[in-house]
Amino acid sequence: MMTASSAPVRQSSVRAHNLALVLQTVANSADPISRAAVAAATGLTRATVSALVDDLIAGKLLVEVEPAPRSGAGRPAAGLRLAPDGPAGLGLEINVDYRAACVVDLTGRIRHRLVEAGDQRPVGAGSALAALSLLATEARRRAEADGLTVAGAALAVPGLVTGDDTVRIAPNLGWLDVAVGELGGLPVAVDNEANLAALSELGTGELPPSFVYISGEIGIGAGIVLDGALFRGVRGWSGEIGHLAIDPDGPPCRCGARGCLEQYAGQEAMLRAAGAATVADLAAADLSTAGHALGTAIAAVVNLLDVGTVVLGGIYAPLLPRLRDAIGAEIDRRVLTADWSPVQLRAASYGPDAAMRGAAGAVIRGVLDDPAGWLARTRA
Amino acid sequence: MMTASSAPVRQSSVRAHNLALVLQTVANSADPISRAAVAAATGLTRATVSALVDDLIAGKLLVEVEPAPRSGAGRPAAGLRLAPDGPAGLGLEINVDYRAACVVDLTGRIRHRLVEAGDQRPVGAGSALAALSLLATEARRRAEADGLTVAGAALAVPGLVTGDDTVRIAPNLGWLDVAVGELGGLPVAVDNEANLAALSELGTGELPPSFVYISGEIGIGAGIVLDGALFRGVRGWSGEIGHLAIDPDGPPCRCGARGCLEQYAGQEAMLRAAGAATVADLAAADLSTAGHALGTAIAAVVNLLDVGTVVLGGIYAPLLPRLRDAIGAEIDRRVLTADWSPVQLRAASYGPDAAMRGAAGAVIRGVLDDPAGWLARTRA
DNA sequence: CTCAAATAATTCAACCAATAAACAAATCCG
DNA sequence: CGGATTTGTTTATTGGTTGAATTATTTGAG
Repeated sequence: MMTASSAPVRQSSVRAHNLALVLQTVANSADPISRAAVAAATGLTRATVSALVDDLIAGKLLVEVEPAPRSGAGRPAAGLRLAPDGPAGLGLEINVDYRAACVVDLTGRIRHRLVEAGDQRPVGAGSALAALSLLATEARRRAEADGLTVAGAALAVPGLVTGDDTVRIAPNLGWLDVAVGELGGLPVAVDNEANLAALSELGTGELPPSFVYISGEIGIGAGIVLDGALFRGVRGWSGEIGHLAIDPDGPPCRCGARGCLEQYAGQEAMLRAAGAATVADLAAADLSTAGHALGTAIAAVVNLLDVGTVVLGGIYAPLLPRLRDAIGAEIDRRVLTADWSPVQLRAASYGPDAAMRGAAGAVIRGVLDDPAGWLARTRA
Repeated sequence: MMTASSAPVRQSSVRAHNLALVLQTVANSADPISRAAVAAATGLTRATVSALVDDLIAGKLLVEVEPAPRSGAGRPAAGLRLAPDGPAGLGLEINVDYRAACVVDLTGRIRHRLVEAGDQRPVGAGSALAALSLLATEARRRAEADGLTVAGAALAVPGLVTGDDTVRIAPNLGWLDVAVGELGGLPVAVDNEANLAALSELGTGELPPSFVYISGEIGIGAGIVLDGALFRGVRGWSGEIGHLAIDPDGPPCRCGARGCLEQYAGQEAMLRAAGAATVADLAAADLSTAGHALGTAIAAVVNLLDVGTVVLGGIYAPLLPRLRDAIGAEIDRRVLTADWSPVQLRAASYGPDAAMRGAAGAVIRGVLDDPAGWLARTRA
């Protein structure tokens, strides 16, 4: 009921917290940063920072680089940066028409990227996962050939996930209650693609700490980021906006209800309405119906969560210029607070790689959030 | 961007955290609890718990009570309970037709309660607040006569609040940009009534850590509790569900849009639809239109946030038996995950006092969450 | 009635991590 | 070249938890 997260704090937790603090201060700095600057930024002592940095360097999380071009008097600073050859994250994705794997290092750079196109639906969950496991193994092999250590793996799926490793239902893949287990010899954290894509957007550093990412694909999902952390809901099923009711008398939806958002702004509905064959054709179509529906849904999200920024991803990203007016009109009409602080609409920065990149990012974020755990692992 | 809340942790923070941990462990225990049991529950050492408890007793946050009826051998335990005569919270409320104040002690008991009925709209913000300040002073006087120390005050208003002390807009009071400042000689934290009512429900201890409280009054608002903490949104304007779109072609709303929830399930709409004069008359009316609208909105909330419990307060609480079927039908239709884990609908435990009680509760929760801060204040 | 067993709470030395202040290193500038 | 300046390290101190030993208070068995 109360908030003091019922775990005791021992001294070692202090160190764990401060290790994370130092590491993240370095991570958030655009340029290499000195120990002294970290101390100033965090409020810790230079002595403490030095001690912490020693640990982080020994654990291959930070590296010292050439002193930055100097100015003024004084001993030159040694620059600190995230280690490009330390732990890395393995990001995996299975979607309707491809499977993919990538390796992202601590600095956020994609080091390897493997994609296999092909319809995953007829294959079945077992074979699809077996093939993905091979892909994961290959990605891992390449990463280790580079001197990277794969710290973990995460998998993005278009569906509902429970308990971190079971796909409860993925309608568009035809999956039901699929336990993922290990892939490429690593335990895998499974999550919804919209959630992970939201994380990858967060990783750009160009967004406020709270926003909602809307993923437009065959289905429509939302990834909710509050205060810099993904909000998953009680069972991990937050962000299911595809079946928000837009019009109680609207067209029937395969979910059994009527007038769901997907019936107006889902990929298939948009193609049908525009008489278009491919997503590319939509760029020239009239999307006002979809836009108004999407705007109504976004207004609901903003009214409920009071987020100031909405990121549109998936097929919406390239179509945003044509959707913006209709969405904006609904927001202005339906969001009471829009007068005081307008809602920002943005297109996603990453294209189809967003979810996979977010999956890898989730792994490295785990290391960045708990470096002490990583250091303990490496020592063992 | 990252999560390690950019403050360094010094050793004293460890103590502050553990003080809160011990205090809350005692608070969450139904019966008096021994130091040894606290140690077992928290994972701290008995020695540490003893030292922390000494501080908490010295600061009038805990008291030792008679050993509980024993069983078995061994030295009898000294029971610990929250102090009934330590800090107390002053809860204030201004609503359309009354103003009120109450004093709640650490244990959650209402010690004093003052209500003045009367339409607050013609009075204007200034006079209403001045009158409330007198009420607050009187409540505080009575509390201190009991030996209580008023730790702070919070005010519930039916409107949007910014920056903890300014009412941006309260449509039903006719307030616009009202800065509250001090009342009864205390700085006041202002918050939305639905938020505070939600907190009071959380305080019952009978709810899961995540739920949504829906307040049905003239307007409709929601208080969102996630993981035991109120979720306020970026600017504190979360939970504005009164203007969720139910039907794009529905009746026009005073907000400028059409088919808002308030036009179906707001107090005035329900009275009009039922041809009733008072809220009491609704108990016998057909509320299916309101119920379906409410159910549609609740389905949206659940799809978005994945909360498993919805608490209905305000005028909805007594009407829940008549609303339940319609709400449930919409939830079943529109919430994909309802098959796996059904959404619980509950009536609120507290009646009209909920918001005021929650305001007082917010104050004592502040003490419970940061006992170290309170101890520092008392020593000064 | 006395003594062993059991449980509660306190005392005390050890330890861990951060701090503050002094010190060493490396550069700039007059 | 020498003082000023900034970075980074060393060392003694301090705050806070731990673990073991100690004291306190009861039940129950002989």
